[in-house]
Amino acid sequence: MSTASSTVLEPSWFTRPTCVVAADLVGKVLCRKLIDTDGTVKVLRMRISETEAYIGQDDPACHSHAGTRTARTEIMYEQGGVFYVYLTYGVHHMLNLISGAAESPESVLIRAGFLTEDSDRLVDEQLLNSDKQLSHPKQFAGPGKLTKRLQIDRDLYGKPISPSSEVWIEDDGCHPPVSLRPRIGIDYAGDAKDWLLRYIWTDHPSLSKK
DNA sequence: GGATGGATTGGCT
DNA sequence: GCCAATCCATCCA
Repeated sequence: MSTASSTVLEPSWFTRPTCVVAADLVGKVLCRKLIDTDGTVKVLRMRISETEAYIGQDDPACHSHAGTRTARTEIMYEQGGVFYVYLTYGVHHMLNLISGAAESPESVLIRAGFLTEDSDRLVDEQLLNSDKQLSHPKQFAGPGKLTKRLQIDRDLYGKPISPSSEVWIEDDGCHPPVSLRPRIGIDYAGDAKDWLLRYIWTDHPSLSKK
């Protein structure tokens, strides 16, 4: 495990091409600042093990396909470095990071991760106890489970990827092996369902199902 | 104003 | 493997 310094990724890091951002995010640390009921400040750190790229107007699976521009998708047209969160199936919040240039409506979906050892020390006893009831207490294999654990919802929509938003990304020098897979849950998207735009930490146990 | 269905998950057959 | 849960963005009238 890396020990030295972690650096906070600046919003400009996310303005690079979406597929590069999606691949580079595997192994990075998604940080979430939370205030406990007793007023204690905690930071959960979840290392990202799986992402998906949604690459804009020519991607049938992307919300901004064909240049669709609505109240919900408006944020995708921003320059990379802000959050796009939406509710799916009326149940689960999906966490996306807007990537690429302005007017290039692309994003990266965070699909899976696992809490770092650092988080174990910081998590309060109540949360630890609830985690222990899970079969894999530190692994969050699926985008809905991940946002639930990090208490992320649409309040984050449009905010910058920065500690000021209480959600940010750190790089501590971890470079895991990355493999490509087709994306999940987009069978409606024709040929695009087979595009290799899902990036996984090769053979990691915390990956989402399929 | 009404209908439709989804970048998912967990529970039951 | 099947299906309900449960909201709301989006589309159509």
